[in-house]
Parts: sequence; structure tokens; C-alpha cells
Amino acid sequence: MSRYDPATTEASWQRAWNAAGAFTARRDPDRPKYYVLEMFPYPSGRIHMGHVRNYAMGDVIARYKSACGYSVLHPMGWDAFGMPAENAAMERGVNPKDWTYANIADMRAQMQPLGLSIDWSREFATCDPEYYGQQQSMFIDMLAAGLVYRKNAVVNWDPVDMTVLANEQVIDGRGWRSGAVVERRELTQWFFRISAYSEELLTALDGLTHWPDKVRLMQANWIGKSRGLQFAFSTVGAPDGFDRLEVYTTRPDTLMGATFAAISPDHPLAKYLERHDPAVAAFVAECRKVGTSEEALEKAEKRGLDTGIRVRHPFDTAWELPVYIANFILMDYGTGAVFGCPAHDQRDLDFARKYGLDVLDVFTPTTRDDRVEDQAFVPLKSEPVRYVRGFAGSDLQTGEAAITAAIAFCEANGVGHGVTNYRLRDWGLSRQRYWGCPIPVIHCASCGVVPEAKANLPVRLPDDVTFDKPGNPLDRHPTWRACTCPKCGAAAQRETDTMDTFVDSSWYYARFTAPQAATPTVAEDAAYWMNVDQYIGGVEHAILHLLYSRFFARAMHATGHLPASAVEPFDALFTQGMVTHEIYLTRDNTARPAYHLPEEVEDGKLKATGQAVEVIPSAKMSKSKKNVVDPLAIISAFGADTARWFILSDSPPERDVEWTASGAEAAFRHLGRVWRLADECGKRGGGDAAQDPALIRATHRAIHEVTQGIEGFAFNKAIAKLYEFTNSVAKSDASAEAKTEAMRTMAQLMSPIAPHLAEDIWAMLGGAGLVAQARWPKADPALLVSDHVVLPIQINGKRRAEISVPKDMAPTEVEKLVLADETVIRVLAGSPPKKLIVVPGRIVNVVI
RNA sequence: GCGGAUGUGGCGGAAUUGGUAGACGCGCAGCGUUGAGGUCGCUGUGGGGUAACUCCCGUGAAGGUUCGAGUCCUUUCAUCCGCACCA
Repeated sequence: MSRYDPATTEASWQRAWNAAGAFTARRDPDRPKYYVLEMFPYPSGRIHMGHVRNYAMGDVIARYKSACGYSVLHPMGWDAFGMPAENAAMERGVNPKDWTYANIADMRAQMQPLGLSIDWSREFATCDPEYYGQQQSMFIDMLAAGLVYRKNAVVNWDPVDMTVLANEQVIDGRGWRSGAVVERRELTQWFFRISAYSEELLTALDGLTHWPDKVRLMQANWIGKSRGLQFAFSTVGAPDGFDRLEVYTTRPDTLMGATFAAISPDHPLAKYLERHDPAVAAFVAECRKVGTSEEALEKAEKRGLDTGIRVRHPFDTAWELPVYIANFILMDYGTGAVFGCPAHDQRDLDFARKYGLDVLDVFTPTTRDDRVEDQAFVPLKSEPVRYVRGFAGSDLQTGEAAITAAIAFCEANGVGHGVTNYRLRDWGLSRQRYWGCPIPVIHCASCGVVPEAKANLPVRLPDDVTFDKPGNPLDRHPTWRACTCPKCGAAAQRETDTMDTFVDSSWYYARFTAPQAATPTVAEDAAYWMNVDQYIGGVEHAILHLLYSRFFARAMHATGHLPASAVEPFDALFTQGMVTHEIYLTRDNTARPAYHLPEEVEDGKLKATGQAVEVIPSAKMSKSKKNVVDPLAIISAFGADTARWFILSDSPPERDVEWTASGAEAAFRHLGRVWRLADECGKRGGGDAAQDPALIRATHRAIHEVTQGIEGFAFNKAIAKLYEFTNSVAKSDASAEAKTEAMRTMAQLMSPIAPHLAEDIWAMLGGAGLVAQARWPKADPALLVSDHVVLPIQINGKRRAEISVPKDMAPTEVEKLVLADETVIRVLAGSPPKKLIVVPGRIVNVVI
């Protein structure tokens, strides 16, 4: 071998690792365990750079921990249920199962050249009946434990295709295929009782000290604990059975500023009026022509309809407020009804202005001018304000104190009670779709809803389904629904809803600890491997997937499938950024712009025609913008190590990284340089000096800094240190032996990031066995510190000079040296400094 | 609309968490190697000023705290992510 040749060596090292069983996870009571997990992929059929980044990071950790002596579990699987398979079935007539498994085979083949240290013997897909059957078994346990129940909930309904739509299938309020205006419709659906864990999921966030603060904050906000007042207005002119209207407010201190009440279009009162009043029916129908997403509801133009009904203010029964149906009131939060205080809520103010309602100030600012027209005065709750319509005269107090006082006052006067509320809603898991885990229940005419007997699990999806019509193929399957009731034995029908794919991904981490077991988990395996020590994935999962997994682990514990120690399944979490690329496009006359793949562009011109392209700043790689780079193309051009090295080198892992061709080439050049360096000291020897103290120091500094970089998830810094170390070796005139020693350490330090090249070097320089199985080097602390430090001298905070002093020199001695410095003498010009600050080992500041 | 984040040279980023701003890499320039190009090896490179110095300015913008601010505080602008049926 005479040059760096990843095309041949990478595959052979992968064979060597497999032959050595280097990555097979084993329960080893004598070693500490380490479980590294990257969020498993959806098998779209093609790996992309985002996958490469995610798995490269996990691989660095896995290989590093393995070198540190841990027994490592680093598995891979497939999040294989979901809509894309059904879309492919509709568009191309393929079977979702065949399509999915073919994709899995393709993606596995694309992943293997990356040389990841994965234990492939544990691989599974969530669409394997062996997996989803265990999931059904747990569903039945959770149903028995009261963690699952049924209730009505709204879905997006396409009135033309007569089918339920996902939020992403609703474009501008219309169905993506039919183009029909989408409606909200109620269906009976299955729910997980996640709200029973609201408080626990919130307080337990404090213990997740190795999670990013932003993720914990987002989860806390999502759970949305609030303290407020719930009370009932008495109504005037309302239909029978609606003589009270329950409302919830987080600002009871503004009750005296209420000028209207508003209810959700989905509120029972609104539904009653809808049936009896054509004007209300028309308005509510309009409101329902908005999707179900909170975003769509909140962004929609604020509209209301006066019902003619009035409510009496609880503290002045002669004071009547109008009741509106308003499209921005959410039925799912609080009681679905509120009072409006326009003076201190922007949305209420906009509404009041639109419908000519009064605005009554409850408090006024103490520090600024009076309220600006059309801008509600909404101070922080901690800001003191002067109450002019409070409950205890014109006090100066904070909103916080006033809210507490208001709740106490209302309770004392029999107006409602203080309640704690959570924004978190129960998790609706029903999907009216085929390609998901069947919900294992049976509808029996005499017994009602009955769980399937565990002996009959898994409830398998039928393979012979058709997608020529919209709707759920399970509903119209000729035989699949027919079954017998496990309770009475009578003919009955299967549930045709399947589970949300988030259920599949809420426990796969536990299944990896015993992937072939006949029960969902195995106690000894779960006890040994759980928890996941390091979980890595995108921030887009910061809320839903992670919250659902935290709930599911608790539910699994409650049903005996996980130990109590595993209710927080992910000890440490790392959220990585996206991979971006510039976008290239050309515009021809009025036609919409044409996008071009990076490989079709060179020097700002199309390779084929020479036409200049417009360059749009880097954005997330996406097929529609064609700003994608195929990892396989990079691997075949430069090798996997280059792809891994570059994608980890250029940005901090939590931030977005821009893929650039020049950066990838630079990574390849560097790896080649390291290879040649090793080749030279292996063959022709080094310089004259037998030993080079600077090189030894550099080696130990590199060990220390690369280790720190990996431990601290700063792979970009670890790589920068490896560049520095390479420069140190190249510059050193040490002997061949000394350089060989340094380069062996180089191989070890590079091995988590560029594992194949590391093996090349290790073998060239006579390392024993595989570097993948070598122990991580240790830095000698004595070699990390130098005995002299360079102290910058600042004059009025600006660096003007520097002195070199012994590391431990006393500050008084340093002061003498500073005052003797010629720059300092010149600037002081004879007068003494006003102040002289010496920060030992850091800096000196002379104030004049 | 609500919630979360990010902003530093021509570019990606570093800065021991309040202590030398720009490590390392890209790009660019010069020199050497090579028949040319590429590779490879050295050297230089924030902006401005000067014959020269270490003279001025510099971390999205504006204010503030401090001996000292990229880092802390206030206001503001821009971009990105999530919003419960996308995975």
C-alpha cells in the first residue's frame, strides 16, 4: 500500500471488526455498562446526511466508551409504521409492507459502509409482528390499569374523500389531494391518560440534569402548569340546563375588568344553540372550517358571535355581560369558556374593539405613561402596579400577590375556588389508517369493548389490502374485522383504528435490551442495560417524542414491564442540529425557478450548459429544493472516514452544519496527510533528535483535549485539536521511534471519528490487535502544565504588552515586574497607577 | 398567535464561562516542488491608518453595569425550530 486508499481498506476493516465480534453487546457483570442510542430512522429508503451526522455522533461516543472499558450497547432499528408507506401504496400501487421492508434492506446496505459500531444482531422494525404484538400486549395491560380510555375527539375531515386527514395533509385549510375545505369532526377515539402524570412529568424534569435546559424548559411550558380561579357565572336568557357557565382564568385579579364572556364553538352551550339557532349554526360551521392544529386556530382572524345570552357578574348581579361564541377559545383548555378583560389582554382588546365592547382598566402602570391606544397593558406578574378596580381598593402590588389575594377573596365570598390546571392534554392514539399497530380490542354486541385475549396476539395486519379508495383499508377488508368475542364467544368485530406511530417509538429503547424476548422486556436485561446513558437526536423531537417516552416508561413501570429506576428512560440527552446546504436555482422567463443538485453545479455555473445559477443561502437539505448531497456518493469518492470527519468537524454538534464540497475535500486531504505522516515514520524515519520534549507535551495535551472534546460533546473542538496535533508531529524533528509513538496515540485519538484510517495507521506502526479494541490513552497531568505563563498587560482594559512569569509567582512580585515594564513606564509617565489588578495566571490590568 | 433557540473576519467556527477576540479549518495571496495544471510542502491573511511602531475601529443594532463585556442587564432587529394526526 503506497497511498491512503479508503476504498479498499474501509471494507476490510469492517470485516475485521465483524470477525472479532467487536460490537456485540454482552451483559458483563464485571464491567460497567454504557447504552448509546440514536433516534432510530424512518425507513424512507435513502439515508441522508442528517442520518450520517446523527449516527457518527453516537458512534464516537460508543467507540470512545468502549475504549474506556465499558460494556457498550449500541443498537439500530427502524421506525417503520407511518403514512409514507400508505402514500407510496396509493401513488404507486405497491404494498406498504413490501415497500417498507425493501426500504429497510436498502437503508441497512447504505448504512453499513459508514463503519458504525452497531450491534446488528439486535435490529428490529416496529412493523415486525414480534414487536407490535408485544406492544399490543402492553396496551391490554395499560387498559386494565386504567391508563387507556375512550372519548370523543375532533379530527380533520375531508368531506370529498370522506377520510380523516393528518395536520400535514391540510394545506391552507384544504385537503391535500381533494382540495376540499377541511372540517372538524368528532369521533370516538382511544387515549392514553398522560394527564394523570402531568405533575410528575413536570417535577421530574428537575432530575434530568444531563438534558439540555432548553428541552426541559420547552417540556415544562408544554405541560403548562397554571394556578387560577374556576367559577360559574349565572346566566340570563340561556336555555334550560345552562343556568351556569363555568369559566377558568389565570388572572382572577382582573375579574372587575371583565366586559364580556366567550365560549368555544365546541362548547356544549354552543352545540346546543347550533341545533336551535340558524345564525349560530352558520357561525359555528364557519369556525369548524379551520384545521385542528393550535397554530391554525390561533392564527385565524379573531371572530365572534353575540349569542344574546347574558351572564351576571359574580360581584355585582345587576351588571350583565354579553356571551359570545369566539373562534379563538380552545375547548381543550380549562373549561372552554372565559371572561374577557380587554384592558389587560391583547386578544381580548382586539375583540372588544371589533365588537364595540367596553374597556375597563383594573390596574395602571407605576413606571410608565398611560396605556397606548389599542395596546393592552399586560405587565409581568412580578411588576408592581396600582390597582384601581381590584378587590381591596387601590393597592400597589404585584400581579402575583393580587392573584393570590383575588383567589382567597373569591373563595371567601363563595365565588369559585382556586385550581391548578395543566395545558397538557391526554394523548390521542387512534389513527384511522392501515399501516400501524392494530389496537387489540374487539367490539361485541353484548359485551361492549373487550380486549383481545393475549393468547391471540399479535393481532396481525392483513397483507391483502387495497388503496384504490380513500379511507382505512381495514374498514373495508372483506374478512379481517370478523372475530369472536374473547368474553362470550359470540361473533364480534375488530377495532379498525391503529396506533399513533409515536407509541412505537415510545418504548423501542427498552425492547433493544431484549429484542427477541417473548415478553415486551426481560427483567434482568432491562435491569442491566437501562437506562439509555446517552440519547441523541434532533430538537424537533424535544417535546412530543420525548414526553411520550417519559410517560410510556412510567406506564410500563406501572404494568410491570420496567423497573422503577427506568421511569426516566434517558439519562442524558443531546439534540443535534441539521445538515444544511446552499440552494442553486435558475429562472427561465416567468416559469417557476428550477432547482439544481450541488453535483450539477461548478463555480456558480451549471456544468452541462454553463448557465449561471442563483445561490440561495444554506437551508435544511430537502429533496424539493434539491440541495442534497448523497452520503453514498461522498463515501465512494472519499470514503466513510472523510464523511464522518467533515460532518463532525465544521460546526458544534448542537448547531446546524453546512455541507460544503470544499470542506469535504479538505477533510479528505487531511486524512491523507495523516496517512502519509504515519507512512513516513513507519518507513524512512524522522529527524535527528532522539527525543523531542515538545512532541511529548503535544501528545499529552492532545490526549487531554481530545478526551475533553468527546466527553463534552464538542467534536468540532476535538477535531481542531487533532489538526493541531498533526501539525506538531509534522513539525517535530524527533526520531522515527518518537514519532511512531506519537502517531500511535494519534491513531487511538482518531479512532472514534475516523475508525478505518485509525486501523490503517495502527497496523502500519505495529500496534497490537485492533485499535477498536485498544484501551483509551491517558494523559500525564504533569506534562499538561508549563512552568511559565504569558501574562497580558492591559492598560485601561486594552492589551498593550505582555510578560512571561513563573506560573506560581506571587501577585506582589508580578506587580513589580509590571511597573518595570517599559510600555507601562511610558504610559504612566511618572505618575502612579490609579489601580493595579493582578489576576494570577490570567491577566494584569493597569488603570490610569 | 404561543413556546424555544441562534446572531463573532470573505466563509464554518474558537474563546479555560467576566480576563490576550478570531484557535482550527475553508477561501485567498506569495514562495518552493512539479514539464503545465492538480497534488504536496512552507509563509502570510479581521477592517482602517502609517515609511515604521502597536495608533484607531471591531462579536446583528442601541443603551447600561464593571478595572475589564462576545460573555451579565435593558430595549430592539433578523433568521431558524416546535405547536399535540409528519416522522
